Amino acid sequence: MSNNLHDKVEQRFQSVVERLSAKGRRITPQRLAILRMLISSKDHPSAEQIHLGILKEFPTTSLATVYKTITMLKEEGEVIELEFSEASNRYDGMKPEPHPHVVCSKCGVIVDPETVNLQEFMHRIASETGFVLHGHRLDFFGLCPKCRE
Amino acid sequence: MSNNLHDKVEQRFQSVVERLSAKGRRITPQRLAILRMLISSKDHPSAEQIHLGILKEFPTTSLATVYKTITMLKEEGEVIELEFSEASNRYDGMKPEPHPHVVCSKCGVIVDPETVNLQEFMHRIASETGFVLHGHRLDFFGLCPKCRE
DNA sequence: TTTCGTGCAAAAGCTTTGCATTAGC
DNA sequence: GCTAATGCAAAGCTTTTGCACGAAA
Repeated sequence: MSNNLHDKVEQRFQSVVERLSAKGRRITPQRLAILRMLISSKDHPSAEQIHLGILKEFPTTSLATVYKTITMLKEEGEVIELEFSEASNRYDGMKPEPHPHVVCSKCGVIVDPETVNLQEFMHRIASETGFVLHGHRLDFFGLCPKCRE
Repeated sequence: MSNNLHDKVEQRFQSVVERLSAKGRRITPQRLAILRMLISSKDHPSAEQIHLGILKEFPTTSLATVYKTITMLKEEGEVIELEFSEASNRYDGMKPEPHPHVVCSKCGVIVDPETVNLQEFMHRIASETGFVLHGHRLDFFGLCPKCRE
């Protein structure tokens, strides 16, 4: 059912709020709204997109608060950041562990392909370079079906 | 021999200069110096590091020229850019096609592991998402041997 | 009541741009 | 001689910070 996704979102939302609360983070309306957007958006929004979305509900929310909240959520491991230097960074609060992304070079849409197993690579590269690895970023760039006309 | 690497650098340097020239790009002392740094650095320098390196030889070179030259070299496909939003972007002129990088989260050193084959992933993901893929970025993050104390 | 979060404005940092000057070709 | 590249300063953008005010616990 289509309720499946909604239930999943709601479940994650509740559990994140509990963890934040347990760690002494204050629960504010702005934080709840930002968190909800981050968890329910499957399109990897930017800080500004989140801000615009929040303004409908809380018209006085500042962009600074959005950034501060995202920073806090990154610290808590509830959100991951996809860095872009030419464009705004994008955020994933649905699946906050490193995973592959497919990015359209034209419209900027970001989708999650089915998980690709990188464990083998991680191990091989760790032993080869002497690094202790604790994360990765794998992005594929191309044109999405819509942008191919 | 240690001349092996030097020869390779020199060979690539010459061939890039030829291609630029053939495409009507003007060959200036600044461009040659920037290109040489980009090709001979195996440590993936930032624009500012390149600028500092160039200043010894050409003390009046501006940072703007460095950026403009890098942009031109990206257009020509002779350099790839590794984007970081928190820090400066880093550049690879030695191997200007997408490939994995291993990034130290502490000191920022970037090394190239032996090539990992991603073709299988690319094909699987292309057919799964409907994207036409033309590049990728794969970064592993961790601590380099030195930064582990 | 105490402390943390919010919101405004200003700052910071990297990169780009406008424009006059210089130099390739 | 034409045109593109350089170099300086200023602008542009995203993100961060300082600080006074307000709200959570």
